[in-house]
Amino acid sequence: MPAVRTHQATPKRRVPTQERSRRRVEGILDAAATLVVERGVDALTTRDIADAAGAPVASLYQYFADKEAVLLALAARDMEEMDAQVLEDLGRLEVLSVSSVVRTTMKAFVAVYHRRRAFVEIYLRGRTNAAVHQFGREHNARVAESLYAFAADAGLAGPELTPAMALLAVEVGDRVFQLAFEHDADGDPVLIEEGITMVTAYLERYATPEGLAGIRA
Amino acid sequence: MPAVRTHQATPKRRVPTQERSRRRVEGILDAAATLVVERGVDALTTRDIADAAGAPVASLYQYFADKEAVLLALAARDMEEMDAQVLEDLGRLEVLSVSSVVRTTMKAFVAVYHRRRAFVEIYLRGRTNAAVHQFGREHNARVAESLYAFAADAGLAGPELTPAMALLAVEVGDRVFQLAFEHDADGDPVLIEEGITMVTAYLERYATPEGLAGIRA
Amino acid sequence: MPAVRTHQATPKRRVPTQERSRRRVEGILDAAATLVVERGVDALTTRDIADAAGAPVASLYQYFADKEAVLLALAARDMEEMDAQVLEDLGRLEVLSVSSVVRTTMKAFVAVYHRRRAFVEIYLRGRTNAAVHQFGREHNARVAESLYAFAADAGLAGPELTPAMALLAVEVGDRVFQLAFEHDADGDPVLIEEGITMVTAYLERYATPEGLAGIRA
Amino acid sequence: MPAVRTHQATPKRRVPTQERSRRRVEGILDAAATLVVERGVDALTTRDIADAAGAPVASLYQYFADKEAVLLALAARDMEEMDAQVLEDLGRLEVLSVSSVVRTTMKAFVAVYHRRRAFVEIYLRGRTNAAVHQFGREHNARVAESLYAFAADAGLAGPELTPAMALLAVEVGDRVFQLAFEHDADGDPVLIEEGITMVTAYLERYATPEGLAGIRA
DNA sequence: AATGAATGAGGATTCATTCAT
DNA sequence: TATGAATGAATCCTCATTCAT
Repeated sequence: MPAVRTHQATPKRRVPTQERSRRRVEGILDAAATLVVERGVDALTTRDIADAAGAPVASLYQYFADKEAVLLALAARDMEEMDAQVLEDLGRLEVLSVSSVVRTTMKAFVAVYHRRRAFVEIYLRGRTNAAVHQFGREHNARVAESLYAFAADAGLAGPELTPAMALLAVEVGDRVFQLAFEHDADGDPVLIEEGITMVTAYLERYATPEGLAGIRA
Repeated sequence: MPAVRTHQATPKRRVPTQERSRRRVEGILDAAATLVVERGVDALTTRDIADAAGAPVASLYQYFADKEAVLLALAARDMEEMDAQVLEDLGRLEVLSVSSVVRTTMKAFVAVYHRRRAFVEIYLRGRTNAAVHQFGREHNARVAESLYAFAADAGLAGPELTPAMALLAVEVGDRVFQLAFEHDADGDPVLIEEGITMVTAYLERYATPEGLAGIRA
Repeated sequence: MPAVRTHQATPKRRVPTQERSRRRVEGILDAAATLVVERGVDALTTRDIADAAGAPVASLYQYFADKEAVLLALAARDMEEMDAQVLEDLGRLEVLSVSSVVRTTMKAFVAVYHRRRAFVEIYLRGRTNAAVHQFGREHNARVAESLYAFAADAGLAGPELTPAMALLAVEVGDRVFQLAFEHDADGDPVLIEEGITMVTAYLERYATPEGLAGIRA
Repeated sequence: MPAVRTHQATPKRRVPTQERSRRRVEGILDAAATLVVERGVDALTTRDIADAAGAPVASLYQYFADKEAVLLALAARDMEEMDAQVLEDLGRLEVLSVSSVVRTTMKAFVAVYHRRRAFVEIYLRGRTNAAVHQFGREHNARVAESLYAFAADAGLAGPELTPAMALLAVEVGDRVFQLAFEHDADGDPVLIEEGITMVTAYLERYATPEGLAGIRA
C-alpha cells in the first residue's frame, strides 16, 4: 500500500528548508487537484502533475512514493478539511435537533465538496486505489462515531439508534452528495436538499422527542 | 461519443452468420464482464478481452467501435435485465404500497447487481465514460418515470410527490446499493436493508393513506 | 524466465508473412548484436535496438517478451552456429587424436567467437540473465556429452575419463577463449594457443595410446 | 577514467577525523560488497549503497568520485587481500614443487573468493568498468611476475617457461575459479580441484626435474 | 566536511487501434 | 468477414549526480 514518503522536518535547519518542502508538497497537491477536476482521475499523469506544479517529475517522487500516493494525500488533506468544517459549523449551532445536526453536517460536507472538487473525482474511484478507499471508510467511521456520541450526549437520539445506523447515514449522505456533484459540477441543489431530507427522515425514526423538537445548545 | 457499431445481420447468408455474430458479441461481453469483475475497469485491455473471448483483437473492432463501446454495451445489457426484473417482480406483488413497491423494486436491482457484478464496476466510474454516464442517467429517468406513473395510477402517491423526487429516490437507491457492493462483494445486507428503509421513509412522506396502508393489487 | 514470444508460422498464408516475420526477428537480433559489440550489454536499450533494426520499439515486443529475451535469442542463435561449426570441422579431420580433436573443437569455437562477438559480451554476463546462464550451461553440457561419446567411440579416451571431466574441459576452454576476447577484440592468439595446449595437456592424462598417437579417421 | 578521490586525512583534527573517514569508507565498501553479492552488480545503486552503509547518498561522493570508483576500490581491497594470502600461504610451504606452488597459490585465491564473493561479481564484468578491468590485468601481471621469479629462483621452472606463460597460467586459473563460483555460490569443489590439476599439468610441461619432484624449502 | 533536496535524462513496457491480406 | 501483424504515443518510474546550506 503506497504511503506518502516521509518528509519529516529535519529540526536542524530552521524554517526555510522545512517550509520550502511543505510548499512543494502543497504545490504538487494543488496541481494534481486542478488536473483531476479538469480532466478526471484517469487522465492524470505524473508528467502533467509535475508540469503543473512547476517541478520536475523526479521531484514528485521525492515527496510521494508513487502516483497513487499523491491522490491519497490529496484525499486525506480534503478529509481533514471536512472534519474541521463539520466541527466548526456544529459549534455554531444554537438549536440542536436531529434535523439541524444532520443539515449542518451535510452542508459542511457540501461546502468542502464545493471547494475541493478533486475529492469527488478521486473518492468516486475508491475501488481502483485501495488506499484511498480504505482511507475513506476510516474517515466515515470517525465522522459517524463522533456524530453518534454527539447525538447521544445531547439526548437527541434514543437507544434504538445503533452506531451502525449512524455509519450508514454518513455513508449514504456522503454518496448522495457525490451523486449531486456527478450530475452537476456545482452540486445539484435539489439533489442536495432532498438528500438532507432523506437522511433526516431516516434518522428521525430513532430520535427522542427532544431530538425532534430541538434543544437550545 | 462512441456507439455500438451496427451488427445487423448481412442478409446474405441466413441464420448462421447472424447467429455466429450474435454469439461473438455475447462472448466478448461475457469476457469483458468477467475481467471487469476480476481486475476492475481500469485494468481492462482489449487484448485481454479478446483473449478471454477466444477471439483476435481485431475482431473486437468488427463488432464495437472501440473499447468504451464494449463497456457501454455491457452496461446496456445489464440495464435491460434490470428493467425486466423490476417489471416481473412488481407484477407478482399482491399488495401494493409505497413500502412494498420500494422494497420490491430495490430488491430487483439488488438481484441484478448480484448476477451482474461488472455493472457495479462500470457504472461507478460513469464520469470516465461519458456514454455510460449518459446511459445510466437515462435509464434511471426511465425507471423513475414508470415508477412514478405506476404509483400515481395505483393511488399510492399524493400530489406532493414530483417526478424529480421519484428520480431522486431511484438514484439514491441505486447509489446505496452500489455502496453496499463496494463494501462487500456480495452486497452488504445490512446496508441494503437500511437503504430500503431510508428510501421508504423518504417516499412515505408523500404517500396517500392507501400508499401507507396498502391496496390489494 | 523470459522466453521468445512464439512466432510460429501461420500455415495459412504462404511464404511472405512467415518470411517477413523471420526477417524482422533476424534484423532485430543483428541490430542487437551490433550494438552489444559496439557499446556493451549494459548500454543496450530497446530503443537503440529498434532504431538500429529500423523498427518501432513496439514491434520488438511483438517478437520478444522483453529485452532479456532478445539477448537470450541472440545467444541461442550463436550457440547453434557453434555446434554446427564444431560438427563440420570435426567431420573434416583426417587423423583423430585427443590433440587434434581438442584443437579442432576449440578452433571452431574461436571461429564463431570471431564472427559473433556479441556472444562473448552476452555470455560473460550470464549471472545477470538467468536464462542466458542456464542456456549456456546446457549448451556446454551438450557439447561435452557429444565430445565424450565421440572420444569414447573413437577409442581416444580411456575409462578414467569421466563425463564430468569432459564438461570441465569444455567449460574451461570456453572460458579461456572468452578471456582471450576480453583482452583483445580479435582474440589474443597467444592466449588461444596456450589455452588449447592447456586443455590438451589436461585431457591427455586420460588418453589411450591411440588417443595420444592418433588414428586415421 | 574514474579514480578513488583522495581521502588523505585533513591534518587539522588529529586521529578522530582521519579514523572516522576511514571507517566511513570501509562501511561503504562493506555495504556495496553485501549488495553486490545479494543482487548483482547491475542492481547496485548509489542510494542502496548509502542506505546500507547508513550514510547519506551525498556522503558517498565525498569519498568516491562516482559509483564505479566504489567498485574499483572494492576490487582493489580484495586484490590486496589476495596478494597477502598468497604470500602467507607460500611462506608456509615445506616442500616446493610446481605442483605444491600451483596448488597453494590457487587455494589462496579460492580462499579469498570465498570470503570476498563480491569480487567475483565485479571482476566478471570487467569489460563494463574499464578501471576494474585494467586493475585486474595489472594485478594478474604482478602475481604472475612474482610467481615467475619465485619459481625461477627456486629452480622449479626451466628456461622454456616464459613470463607470458606464467601470466596465462594465472589468468586461466583465475578464470576457472570464477567459473567455479558462478556455478556454485560456494565454489564448485570439483571444478576447483580439476582447475588446479589443469594448471599444474600445463606448467609441469616446463618444469625442471626438481620442479616435478619437489625441493625442501 | 556533511547532507537533505533537487533534477536531467532516460528506460522498459503497454495499449488501443489500424492495416494489409 | 476475419485476423496476424504493426505501431505511434504515452506512462510510470529510476538513478547518478550536483547543489545550497
